[in-house]
Amino acid sequence: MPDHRPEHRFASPITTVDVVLLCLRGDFLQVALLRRAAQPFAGELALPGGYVHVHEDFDTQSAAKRVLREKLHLTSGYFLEQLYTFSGPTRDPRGWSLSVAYYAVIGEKQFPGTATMAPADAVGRLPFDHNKIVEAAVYRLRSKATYSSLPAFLLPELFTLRELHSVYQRVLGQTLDLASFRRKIEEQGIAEPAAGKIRSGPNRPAQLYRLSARTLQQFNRVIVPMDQD
Amino acid sequence: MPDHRPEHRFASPITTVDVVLLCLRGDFLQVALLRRAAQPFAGELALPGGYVHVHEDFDTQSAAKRVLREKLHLTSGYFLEQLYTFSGPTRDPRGWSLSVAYYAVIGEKQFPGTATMAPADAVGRLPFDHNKIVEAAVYRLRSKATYSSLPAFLLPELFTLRELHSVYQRVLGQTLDLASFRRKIEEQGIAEPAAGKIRSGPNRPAQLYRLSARTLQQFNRVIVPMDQD
DNA sequence: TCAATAGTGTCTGTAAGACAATATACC
DNA sequence: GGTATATTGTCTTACAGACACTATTGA
Repeated sequence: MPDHRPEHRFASPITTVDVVLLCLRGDFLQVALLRRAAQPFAGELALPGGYVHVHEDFDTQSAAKRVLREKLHLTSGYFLEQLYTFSGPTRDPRGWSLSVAYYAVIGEKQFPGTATMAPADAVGRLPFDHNKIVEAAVYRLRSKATYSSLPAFLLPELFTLRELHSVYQRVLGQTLDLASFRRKIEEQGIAEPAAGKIRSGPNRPAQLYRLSARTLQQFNRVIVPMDQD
Repeated sequence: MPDHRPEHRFASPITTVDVVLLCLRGDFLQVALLRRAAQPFAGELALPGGYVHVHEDFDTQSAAKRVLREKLHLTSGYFLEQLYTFSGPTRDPRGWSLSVAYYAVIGEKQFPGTATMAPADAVGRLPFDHNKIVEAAVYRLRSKATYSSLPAFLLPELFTLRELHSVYQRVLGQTLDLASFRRKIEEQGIAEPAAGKIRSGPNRPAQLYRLSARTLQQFNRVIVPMDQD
């Protein structure tokens, strides 16, 4: 395809997006991988990704959402945020390339069945620089766990305080005092009781909670708004 | 330039880098702007930036450093970090474009004389989405000020604790207890006394400090290492 | 000795961790 | 009542802010 833009004297790099979709199963963070259909690295497991379609995508975030929709049949119910842009002449055998990496966080139940689930901390050797991208995503999620309610997106919309507590502990890999945790969640208004709803078991039922409107808003207050439609 | 890559079926966007160079003058954060030489928006003040040169740049970070070197004659002594990647069909009149934005932090004394200095919080109307980029950079710097020693890069290599304290206050726009500040800096080993060095004045001289090796390392421990050469 | 800034010590309130105590369900 | 988990209360400790105090220089 010839280039008709007069000022555009420099070759553009290959431009793609890659998505690190994370969920929590048992004690371990898991990443979604797909077997590549096309060259290069056809047949190998890699992060879901694809070219930015300039005639179709509104921006790279839309491209990431399109990848999740087309390749994993995921249309909603996830948290999505830009992670980092990786670039250079060697990361892709096709030549100088640039990938805008996104990471998404989702509940285990909503994890797409079409994807291979691999433990994020032992994901095996991946093509391109996908190992670096996964590492960056896990690092980001763990960092945000220490000061935000991001880990709540690893749960369904309604959850008990114990579940939330457990998620934080597993993501951070350390124990947290349950009483302090409760105080923090309630005093800071991070989550709020979902009226009257109770989950039953063989023992005392627990109050169900959902993220407060204020908290949800914080995740839209990021520099570039994150849609969650 | 025809495209010889067989798998490359999709038009690549225009790919550029933009740099938000920040320093502190008086009580206000300042941004470096340059008058654009080329179309579009020739003659207007805008962020320093340019095309990614795939035959020359090792990655977008190198491209950002090249921009600082070629356009602002800055070769070292700054902190540089990737900020966010902005993209879309409307941000550049030439068409669908993608800009990997970086921000750099530097001492007032090292601010390049060739650049126009504009107050970051009232920078005027800039072309492209450069207002959004500046806003994101300032937001990032302020955020990092609350939990890291990034604001120290707004000072020269050696500084007094009072200067550091003052920088934090100006960046955060709030007062901080000086005694607590000292405790924190010393107990957490953020900065350390530079042996025997004293800056004199008309009163008791102050101990000079520099960032500790540990702190400097933290800024290299970012996902993609930040060189400071 | 004074002025001016540098640096330290002490008190206090807040919040988190440890952990005991109580509550509420099903059997 | 027994068992299991949910939730609350209390004690203690760590730390940040407030603020008073001491230190060190030049004039």
